[in-house]
Amino acid sequence: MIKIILFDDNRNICDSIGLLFSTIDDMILVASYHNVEDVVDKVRKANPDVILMDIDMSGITGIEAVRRLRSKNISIPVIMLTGFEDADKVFASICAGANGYILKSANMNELVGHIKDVHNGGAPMTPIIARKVLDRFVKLQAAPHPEEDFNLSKREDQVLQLLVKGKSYKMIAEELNISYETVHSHVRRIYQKLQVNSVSEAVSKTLSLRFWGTTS
Amino acid sequence: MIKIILFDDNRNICDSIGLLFSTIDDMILVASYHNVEDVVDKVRKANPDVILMDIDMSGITGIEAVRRLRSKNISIPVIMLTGFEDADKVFASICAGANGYILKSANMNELVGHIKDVHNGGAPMTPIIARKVLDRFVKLQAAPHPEEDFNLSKREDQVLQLLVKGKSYKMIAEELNISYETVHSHVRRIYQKLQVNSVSEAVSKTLSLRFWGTTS
DNA sequence: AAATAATTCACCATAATTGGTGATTTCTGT
DNA sequence: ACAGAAATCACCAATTATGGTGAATTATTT
Repeated sequence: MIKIILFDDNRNICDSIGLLFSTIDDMILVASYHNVEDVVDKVRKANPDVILMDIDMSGITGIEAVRRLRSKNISIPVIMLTGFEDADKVFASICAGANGYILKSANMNELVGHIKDVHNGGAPMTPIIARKVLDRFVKLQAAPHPEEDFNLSKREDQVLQLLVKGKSYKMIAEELNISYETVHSHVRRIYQKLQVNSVSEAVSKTLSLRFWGTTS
Repeated sequence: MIKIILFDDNRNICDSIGLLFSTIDDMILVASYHNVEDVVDKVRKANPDVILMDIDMSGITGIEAVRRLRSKNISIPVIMLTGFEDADKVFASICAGANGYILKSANMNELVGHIKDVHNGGAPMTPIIARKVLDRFVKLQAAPHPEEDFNLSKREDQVLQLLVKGKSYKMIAEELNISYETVHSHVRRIYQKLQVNSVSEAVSKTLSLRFWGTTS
């Protein structure tokens, strides 16, 4: 038997969800609230297996509620009910520690499946939401080479990549089969182009760019 | 009518998927291949609406195939067929630009739904895969300090953060109001704990960890 | 063919980092 | 109160990095 608690300030939603669970054998709605005042206490008292949470309530939002639960080390899975697919709110929920993201408009049969999913450690979400998450994920991962951004030559880029790996001038010289002084030359020009004056700055700038697409 | 092309080196899978589409009215399997040689040409010729791609084939992998398609600006949605839920391969696929991620073991009815999903711009994935993506997503946003991972003390972490910013020992000493030699001491212990022996390595390790959640 | 950029190398001097050893004081948990 | 960790500082020696200047050779582009 999966115990469920619901937070949603829309009475209609609450009613229809209540109705739903009355027809499901292995799930039970143990409590439902129209706001998230004292959410931590309420959840502790009800001790549910899954929490359904409206993403956007008047007063304290569902996002903030999740944050509060997680900050108290309450790791009960939370499914966010999104009124429409608001990407920013979903991302905020993800960072707050919510588990699943579904549309209120989703039909109720799906909701039952989603509850089983989070109960099994999954993160159910609609494909459109997933697409948005992936788009942002890819943006974060995309690793632009500084070559393009700073007009580094091929060789300069090679040297920079080795500096990033923590190699010394001497090691780079060996690896590229050029003299120490040539490495020195390349590094000088790299520093000029990157507007830095130490390896650490160069590495930092390179990796920051690679990771976040910006150096600021 | 949704035109579908399949790449999978497992003959059984190919057969069962072929069988599936013969029973679906509005979908048609226009071609299927057991490898991804000349994937770009094959896709251009078949001009499908959706591509089904085994994530891990002998020779050129499905991941590489997606990369090649995307590099030629072919943006036809791709659903990756994952043998088991290998997180790293899924992440690689995401970065390569694939759209959906489903288990080969998923029953075929689901596959039909997933094809409709990607065809509508969504990114269908199993809840478990979604969970893993979200976990990594949160890690990216949360930028963990290496303090926890390497047992750095408070002061050591401060020093490391300044090294990451490209500061010299002297600058760090000024900023923290301690002597140059103290900075030197901290750096020594940091190197020992991070198992490195230069700033660039330390910076690299720190930023890699911050971003990927791993240093390998 | 000429101009420009890229790659290569060298010498010099100064500054910064790295590693070793040792030691004192302050903080923290028991 | 005591043990152990954290933070502080110092001296020494060797290595490495940085910045300046200059220059030759090879590619690339116009």
